[in-house]
Amino acid sequence: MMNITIADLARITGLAKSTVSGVLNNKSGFSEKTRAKVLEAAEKHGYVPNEIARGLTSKFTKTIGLVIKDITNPFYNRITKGVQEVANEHGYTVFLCSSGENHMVEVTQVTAMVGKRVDGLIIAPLLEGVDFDHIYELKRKKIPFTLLGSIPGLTCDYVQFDDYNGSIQVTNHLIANGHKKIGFVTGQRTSRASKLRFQGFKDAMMASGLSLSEEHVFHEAKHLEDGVDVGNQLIAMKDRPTALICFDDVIAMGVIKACESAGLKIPEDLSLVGFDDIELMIFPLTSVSIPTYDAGKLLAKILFERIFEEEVAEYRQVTLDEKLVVRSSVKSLH
Amino acid sequence: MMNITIADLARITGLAKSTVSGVLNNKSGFSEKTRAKVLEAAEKHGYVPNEIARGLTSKFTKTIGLVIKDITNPFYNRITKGVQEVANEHGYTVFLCSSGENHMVEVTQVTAMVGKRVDGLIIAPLLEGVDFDHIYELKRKKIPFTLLGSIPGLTCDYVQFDDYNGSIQVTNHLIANGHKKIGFVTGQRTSRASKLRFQGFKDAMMASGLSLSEEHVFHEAKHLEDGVDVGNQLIAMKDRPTALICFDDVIAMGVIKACESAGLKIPEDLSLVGFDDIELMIFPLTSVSIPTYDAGKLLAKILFERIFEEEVAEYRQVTLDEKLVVRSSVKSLH
DNA sequence: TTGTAGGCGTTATCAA
DNA sequence: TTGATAACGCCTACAA
Repeated sequence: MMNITIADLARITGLAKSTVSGVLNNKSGFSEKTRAKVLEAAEKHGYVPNEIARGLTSKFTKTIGLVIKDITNPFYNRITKGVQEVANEHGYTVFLCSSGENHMVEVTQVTAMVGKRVDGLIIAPLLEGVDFDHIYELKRKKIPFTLLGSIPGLTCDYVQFDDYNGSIQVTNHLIANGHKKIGFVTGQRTSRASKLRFQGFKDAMMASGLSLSEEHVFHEAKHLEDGVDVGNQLIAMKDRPTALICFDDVIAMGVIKACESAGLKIPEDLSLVGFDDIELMIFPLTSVSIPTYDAGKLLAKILFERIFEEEVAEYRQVTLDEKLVVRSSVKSLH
Repeated sequence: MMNITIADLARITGLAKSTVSGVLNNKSGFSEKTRAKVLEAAEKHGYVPNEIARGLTSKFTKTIGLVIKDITNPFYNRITKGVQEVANEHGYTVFLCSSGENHMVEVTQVTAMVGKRVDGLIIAPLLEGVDFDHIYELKRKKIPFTLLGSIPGLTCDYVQFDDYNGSIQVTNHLIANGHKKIGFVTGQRTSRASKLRFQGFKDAMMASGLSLSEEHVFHEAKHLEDGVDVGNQLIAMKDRPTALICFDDVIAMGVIKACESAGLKIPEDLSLVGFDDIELMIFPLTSVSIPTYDAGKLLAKILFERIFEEEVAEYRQVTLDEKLVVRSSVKSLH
């Protein structure tokens, strides 16, 4: 069961622990003979340095933590992919926690990662209706972290998307196509993104003198199934909106699924748009593209700068643009 | 920067390190007064035990590693979700490595995880055309691990899918619907699943006295884009197959995408089937369903049994069934 | 060029 | 009921 240690190697080669350690760490000042002897023994016995013992002394565990909401969602797995790649480039391993939108899991896992002395954390926190004690604690402990999204009043590194503007863009696109009765499907209550998108939507409507009816807004959609529900409600509705904005493409997929099986045509009978512009979408859905993969890489890049920095640099606070990608899920009413 | 330690707590409370440690670990035999003093101090200073130091003594790091090929693929992120959930139930944290089908990354990351003394590993290894030294090394070191898929000649815990039979099922389904010219899109060369599915396909064809033409098999599709390529080739083809079996649903999506934009109708002009039965699929694709989420949970369950077991138990070797889900992407030629 | 000693934060053992 | 000490595996000084 036991992994071989430096002490074992020392015993085997008849050298001192420090000598073995020195050779293994490529320090200079050892004879070729000792060097060879150590390396050979290490190789032969499959020695893998105990990083965790090493981490005790050396300040770095070469590990970062990543906390997201749902690994199953393309939005988050693209971010994960970006983070992972940059981490690998730095020789780092990443702890993954998919909180499933459960705040307690998020807190527990962050604490566990702190316990495991990660060198830094990337967190896509639940941003609404929860407390941020675990995040503040990170700052207090001076543990490097960077956030996806910002927390009002917390000065730290973060990357966020301009959800408000993205939402204004789609909404205006619909309005420009003559839509007046526009519905909206919000995401999780704990999602800042959802709040901003909804706000952008309302503001854009208002700015065009359009009003929205309460029946046309659907709340708290999370999974594809919720989208199907919304679709079914829509189908059963007498006074249907002519267009619907979905919190994300996954929800939109659900709506499409429901509509297709009910014979409701998109965009003929209903115009539909979403957010994320996910790849796994064969339907020509007009969507707001979000640079998730790039964001993942950027989050990691910023985190590593913070981890390796000598003097405390300015906090990096980046807002990434969202871009409307027009396809053919919106009907022109003109 | 520094996290508070037990020694700090000892100094603060005026107690001995061992006393503090004892209280913190809920050992019996301490006065209520000491107990309270320690707990209060710990709380006040936000003490988080250094798991990595703890791991030095206690044999367990409460960490497992998970190595998959592509976190972006629904197949793997469902598995990841299952693993994650079971790990969390046990209070474990999981290291994630998405190798990107790169064998060197897989080997490097496994080694890194071993270095970090994970209590166990779940690996979905590249299974064809590569060496398994890193896996054998695990066994030699008696580090618990469970595999997704089996390695011939290696006795270990594993969970695998019956890809061969799944493939036979779809192929026969197509044949039963009167298809004779059936094409096939293989996955990565390093994928055992791909090999088995292809073999199942060929055997089923053979068993029905059907032959396959080389032009109708497309190799090494990996991403959605590759599916699009295949679709485009198909469109340009004179002697097109009447049906196409794709290595997975993502590839099938690509084919659908290509066909839709070229005006080729499915199933009217081409019957199409895939594997995985992914959720994010609005097209009514007939597909071979694979219990990925359950497999993830099972993999983790088996791993934890192995980690916590007292005596060495039998190796668990499970083959999970694949099940054909018929929708409407196959046209009946009768 | 190599060896000895001490420390990192924790737990376990044994003594007080 | 509490405290001192060693040990886990490694690294860094410093001494030989």
